[in-house]
Amino acid sequence: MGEFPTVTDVARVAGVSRQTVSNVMNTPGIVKADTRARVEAAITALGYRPHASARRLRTRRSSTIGIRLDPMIDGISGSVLDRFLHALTEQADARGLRVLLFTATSPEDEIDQFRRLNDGADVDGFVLTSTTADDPRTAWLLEHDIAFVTFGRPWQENDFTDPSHLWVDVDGHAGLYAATRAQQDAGARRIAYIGWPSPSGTGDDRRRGWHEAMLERGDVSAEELARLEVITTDGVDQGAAAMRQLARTAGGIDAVLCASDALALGAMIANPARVSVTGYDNTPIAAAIGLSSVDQPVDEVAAGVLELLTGEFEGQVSHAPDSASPRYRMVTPRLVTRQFEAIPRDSVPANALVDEVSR
Amino acid sequence: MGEFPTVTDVARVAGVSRQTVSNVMNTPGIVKADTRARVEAAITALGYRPHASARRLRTRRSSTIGIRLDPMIDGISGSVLDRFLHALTEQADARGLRVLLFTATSPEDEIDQFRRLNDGADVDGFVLTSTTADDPRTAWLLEHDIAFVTFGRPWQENDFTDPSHLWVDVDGHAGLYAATRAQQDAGARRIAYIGWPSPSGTGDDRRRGWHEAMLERGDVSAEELARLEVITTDGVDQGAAAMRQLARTAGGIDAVLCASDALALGAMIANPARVSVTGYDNTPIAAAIGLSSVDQPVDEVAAGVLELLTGEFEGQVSHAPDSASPRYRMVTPRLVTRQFEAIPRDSVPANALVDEVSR
DNA sequence: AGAAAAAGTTTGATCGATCAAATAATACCG
DNA sequence: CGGTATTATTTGATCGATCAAACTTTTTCT
Repeated sequence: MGEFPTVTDVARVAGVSRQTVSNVMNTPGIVKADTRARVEAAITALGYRPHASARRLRTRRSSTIGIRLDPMIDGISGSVLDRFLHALTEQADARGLRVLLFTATSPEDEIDQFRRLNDGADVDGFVLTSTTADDPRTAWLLEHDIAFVTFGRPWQENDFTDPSHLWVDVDGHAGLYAATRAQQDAGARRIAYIGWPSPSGTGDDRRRGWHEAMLERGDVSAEELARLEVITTDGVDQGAAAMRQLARTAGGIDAVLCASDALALGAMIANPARVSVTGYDNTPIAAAIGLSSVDQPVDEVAAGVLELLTGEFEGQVSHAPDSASPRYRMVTPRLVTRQFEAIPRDSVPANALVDEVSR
Repeated sequence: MGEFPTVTDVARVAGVSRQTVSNVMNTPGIVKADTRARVEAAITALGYRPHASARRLRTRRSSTIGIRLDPMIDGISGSVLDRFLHALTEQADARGLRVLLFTATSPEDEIDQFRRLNDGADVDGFVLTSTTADDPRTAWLLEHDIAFVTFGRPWQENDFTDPSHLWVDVDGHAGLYAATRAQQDAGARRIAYIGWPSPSGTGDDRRRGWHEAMLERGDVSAEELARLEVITTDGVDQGAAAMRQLARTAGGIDAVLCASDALALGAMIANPARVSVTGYDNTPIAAAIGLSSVDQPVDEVAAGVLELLTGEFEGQVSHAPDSASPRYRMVTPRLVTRQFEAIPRDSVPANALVDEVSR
C-alpha cells in the first residue's frame, strides 16, 4: 500500500484547488454541481479519507464525545449503563459521532480528564452518568463552557430549572405509577414496596410513583400503606430479607414492587407464596427469571442525549435561555410484564423428584 | 477563560525553544536537568496540556485503540464482553491509552470503519472480539499492516501458529477440566455436560475439558459418558429442556456442567433434585442465583491484549517471526464455587408458607 | 448593455506539535 | 592548549486540513 492521498492529491486529480475539495466535503451547497461531481469521482477513485487529526487541529472540533466508564461494579446495577453505552455508541455512529471512553478514580481526577480531553480537542463534549446532588463535575464544566449532557436530572432544586444544564432522565415516578396501576388492574390491593433509603433522587422518585398510585385508589389506609413499605440498601440478600420482613409484619400482600431488579430477585427468592414481584431496570436477570420489570428505554435516552448535545455543538455554546427547544428530555419507561416462567408455580417440591431422577 | 497555552508559550516562559519543551515531554533524558526543571515549572505554571490532535497529525500516532461495540444482544452473553470492555478501558488508561468505540453492521462495514479510523490516525490499532474461523477482518488487517489483537484465538489450523496474528484467549478446556475435577474431588462420579452443537471453537474446547477429565478418572464407561451429554443451542429454556432430558435418559447424575450461565440457569430451574450445577462466564446471574461458574479473568485478558498491542506499536509493525516474546497469551480461567444460597436447599415447599404469610 | 450583486473558485496563512538538520555548549584526550 | 567527540539546544520545514480574504465568473437588475 502506498501513502494515503490528501486533499491536494484529490484536487490535482479533479483539476480543482484544495479548498474546493474541502468545500465539497463540508459545504457542498456552495460548489457547482458538475465540479462537485468531478471532485467526488476523484475522491472515490483515490479512496481518499480525510485525516481526522488534521481537521481537528484546524477546526477544534472532533466529532467525538467522551464518557466515563467505571470499573465494573461486579453486577446487576451496571447493566443499565452498559445498555445505555451500547445505544449511545450506535446512535452516535449514525450521526457521524464517535464515543471515547476514559476512566477516573475520583471527581477531581475526572475533572482533570475533562480538561485534558477538551484542551487536546479530543472530544467536543461529555456525557455524564450517575450525577449526584451538588456535583462538582457539572459545576466545573459549566464554568469552563464545555458542552455536556447528563443522563439523570439534576437533583437540586435550583439546578432543575437551570437552562444551561442539559439533561435526559427516565421518569421513575411514572414507571412505578404504571407498575402499581398494572397490579391494581389485575386485582391486587395490598401492594408492597421495597425501596432504598432516602434521600436518593431516583429512589425517592420511584417510591412516590407507587405511593401516589396507592393513595389514589384508596384500597388501603395511609397507616397500612406505611407497613407495606420496607426500606433497605440495594442487593439480592437485602431484597430477600425485606420480603421476609414483609411476610412477618405486613400481613397478606398481593404484589411487591421493588426499586431494583436485585431487590426483586431477592424478594422473589424469599417468596414461597409466589406473589407477583416487579423489579426495575429490566436487567438480563429479570428476563432470565421471568420477572416483571420497569424497562428504561436506553435508546430514547441516547437519542435525547445526542439531540441536546449536538444542538449544543451546532449553535455557539451559548447558554441562551431564549432557545425554543426544551433543555431536557424526560423519557417514560415501559413496564415489561412477565409470568414466572422460570420457576414455575406448579414446580414439584424439592425432594419429590429425587427418586425419579435417580430411579 | 483565556486561550490554551501552547508549546511556544511554555518555551517563552521557560526561556527555551519550542523543541526543548517538546523534548522534556517526549525524551526527557536528553534535556539537562535544570533546564528540564525550568520547563516543567513553566508547564505547571501555565497549566499547559499538549494538543492531542496536533501531535497526532505530526506523529501519526493516536494513543487510542478502537474496538467495536455491538448492539446489545439483550442479555446474558454480552456480559463478558462488557466486563472486558471495562477492564480494557481501565488498563488502557493506566498506560496512557484511550479506547474509541464504533459500531458496524457487517464485516464489510467494519472493515470500512477500520480503514476510516486508521487513515484518519484516529487509532493506532484494534481489538477484535468474537472472531470466527476464516474471518475476513483479520485477513484485511494483516494485509494492510494494521496492528490488532483478538480476544479469542484463531480457530483455524494454519492461523493458530501464524506469528503475525496476535491473540489472547481463555483456556476453556482448562476451565472445564478444573470444574470437572472439582466435582470429582467432592465425590461426584456421574457428571453431565450440557453444551453447544459442534463445530464451535469455544464450545468444543470446553467440552473436551470435561470429556478428558471424565475419561481420565474412568468412573463411567465411554458409552455411559455419551449419555451424560446433551447438545443444545444457548438459552435458559434450552438449559431447562436439556436438564429434563438428562433426568429422563441419563439415569442418576451427581452434577451438571454447562457451556454457559444461561444454560446453567435453565438447568438449575429444572433441577428439583438440587444437583450441583456449574455455569460458564460467571455472569451477574450466577452470582445472584448462587451458581458455581467458570470465571474468565477479563483483567488478565485486557492486560495481555494491551501488552501485545503496545509491543506492536513500539517496534515497527514488522511481523518478524524472530521476536522472542510469544505472539499470544493463553489465560487460565478461575472456578468460582458457590453454594446454592439463593434458592436454599431447605426451602419450604411452595404452599406451606402461604398460611403464615396471610395469617 | 453595463454596473452592481451574487456565486464559484483559488491562494496564502494558520492550527500546535514534532522531525531533521544546523548550531552552540560542554567534555574528552593526547 | 587545540582539536575532536559528545551533549544540549535551536531553527526551519512539515504533517493535512480549514479559514479568511482575494480573485474570477456568472447572474441580476435598471
